[in-house]
Amino acid sequence: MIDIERDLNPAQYEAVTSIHGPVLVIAGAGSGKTRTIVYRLAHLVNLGINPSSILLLTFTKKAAQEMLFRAGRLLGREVEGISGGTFHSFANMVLRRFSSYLGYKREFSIIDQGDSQDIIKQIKESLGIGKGDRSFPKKNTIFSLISRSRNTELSLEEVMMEGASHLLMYVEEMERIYSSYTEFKIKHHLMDYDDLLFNLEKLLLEYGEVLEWLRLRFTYLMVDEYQDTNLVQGRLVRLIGGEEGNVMAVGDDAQSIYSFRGATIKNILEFKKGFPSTKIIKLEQNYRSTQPILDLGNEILSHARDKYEKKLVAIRKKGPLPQLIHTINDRTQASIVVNKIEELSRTYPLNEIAVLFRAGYQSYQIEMLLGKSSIPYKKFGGIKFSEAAHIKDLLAYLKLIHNPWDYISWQRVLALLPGIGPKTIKRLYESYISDKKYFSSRVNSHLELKALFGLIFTLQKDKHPPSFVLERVMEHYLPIFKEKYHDDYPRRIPGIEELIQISSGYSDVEDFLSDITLEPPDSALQGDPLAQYVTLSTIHSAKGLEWAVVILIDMVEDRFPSRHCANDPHALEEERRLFYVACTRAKDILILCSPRYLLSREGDSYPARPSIFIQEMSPCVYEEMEENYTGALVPVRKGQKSPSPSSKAGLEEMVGRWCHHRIFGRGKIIGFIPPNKLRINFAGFGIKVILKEYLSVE
DNA sequence: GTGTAATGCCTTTTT
DNA sequence: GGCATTACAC
Repeated sequence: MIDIERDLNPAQYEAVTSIHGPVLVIAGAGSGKTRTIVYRLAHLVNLGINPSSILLLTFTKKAAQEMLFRAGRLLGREVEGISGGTFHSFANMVLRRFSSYLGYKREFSIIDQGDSQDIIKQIKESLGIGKGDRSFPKKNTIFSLISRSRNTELSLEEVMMEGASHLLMYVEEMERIYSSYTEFKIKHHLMDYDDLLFNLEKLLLEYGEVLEWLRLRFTYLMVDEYQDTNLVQGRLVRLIGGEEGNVMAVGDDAQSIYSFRGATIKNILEFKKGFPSTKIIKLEQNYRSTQPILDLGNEILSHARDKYEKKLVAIRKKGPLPQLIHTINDRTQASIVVNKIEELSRTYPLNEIAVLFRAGYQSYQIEMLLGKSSIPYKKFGGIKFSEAAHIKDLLAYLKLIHNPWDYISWQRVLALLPGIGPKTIKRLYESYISDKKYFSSRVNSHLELKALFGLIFTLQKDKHPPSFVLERVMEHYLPIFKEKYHDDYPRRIPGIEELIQISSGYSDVEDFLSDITLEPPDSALQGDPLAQYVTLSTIHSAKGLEWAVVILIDMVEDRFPSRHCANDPHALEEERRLFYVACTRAKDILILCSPRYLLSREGDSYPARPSIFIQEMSPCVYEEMEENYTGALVPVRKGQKSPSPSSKAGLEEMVGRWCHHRIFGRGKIIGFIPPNKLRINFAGFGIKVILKEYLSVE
């Protein structure tokens, strides 16, 4: 049986046992937040509280499942009946049930960001807005402004004034696109991610009986990652929980990294306003990282503009200093990282090693090298499995079968057929939902159309499990697929197999479609849980996780902090918190890499400055190393300014001298190719053109 | 109306 | 290497 008093520290114990009334837990990084939630779940069940009256809202479905699993392990039996998931999946569940109250079909489709952008593109075209104007914002800029406006609950104009003032001259057009977008979704029974939340709120405000039903059903509400909730999510918690409700919110204001999605720490700071009798509990003991790693984390926060009063204290006092490694460029960074992984994998299992980065593309070079060296890895973040074009194609068939008003899916599916373009699709759709005259004549005279609709109508007649539907759809899609992706299609087949695999776990197309858009599976194939692999992840996707070894790459200006927030102080603060989140994922070893040069796509290299976060950091909290031209790591003496990357004068004078290259060995410099390459004659390899940074001149 | 090739532009994070 | 736009052929 569990002994919460023995297993928990006093603050955690208090959080676990305060089960009546509202509680706000401020949980610093590594302070046993998950542990606290898990114990609280187990504690509630142990007290005899009906599990089905507990609702656990987390940031991802995976997080919820993990917590429920651990609570079960603690109790020594499976906990059944606890509802857990994301705000969005919860909203979806309620809205399916009461969709008709808001005028939606029960079969409404959930659209992802790509779908939303497609809709916006079409609206732009059909309204003739921005035609021929190259400076008119692109579909994804328009979408992100609209979504930002909804999430922050500011007008489009206000959002644009803050973050896109150069586009202000288009406010009026943007507003027209916005309202057409809203109409379009309603007309075709579509909801985007934001609609799920706002429609749930609307439902609860307009239909007291639904709210009452929810309140009676869920008498214990727990919300994780509260710093990353937005305004409407905050109001939903208040609505469902009620002023005096048994609500526990857990969060850390220092780890708020989703303000681009409208998340606001106001929800934490003003929690007491919504719940006046709140008890506030702070968890400040860090169990995860060693003191040197935590010192670096605290150092990061000390430069934050809004100072956080908390200073985490480590339980584990001893450990190596974090390392800062200056590599020659981002390509050599990749090989140094892979070497480090090989070296460390002798001490740590691969599952305890992670490489983190700001944006998905930054890991490409490392992925290639890992592939070559056959070290298994999984990548998290970046483009998602369900965003791949061929997966979207397949899902569009299912959506169209399930929700025949889903015009976006009509377009996707019909455009795959030869001789069918946007105009025909529009006429077909309009005729289909009204008189069906043009529809039947056109379909009957077009072989492929006839086959397609034969299939769709057959599958619509009865309810089939998604795997069956997918199988039938594949028969139709396979030749199109091979044609569309000609030489590249074998690479995409594993994705289809995975989709079929996932679908086999569902008996209902509706659930399958909702889940796959709300909780896209990780791009890596989900294998056995015991598999050993290195984790490559965006920092955002690494939230809440931990590894013994964390390697953070590309700590250079324009990459981290992202150049996108160069002149926005709030965005810069968020990047700083992101850096904090990244570093506090490490338990034992933290390595920061900062290349001195970056290679552009064309292959030329340009100098990069170390990230502002590195520059402002006190040198006491890390040990500094650099890669020399032979590829070895040597310590940088403190106080000594590292050589400026712009000192590339005198390349011409090197002609005639000898130099050394890591792979090709010794060679004679026989020419200079401006601005930064040399032509070298290597013994045994012949003449090569090499970037200057790869060479050490004798 | 549809399909294709050529051009110039930008490239974050996620439910 | 993708995406939007344009021009041009069928």
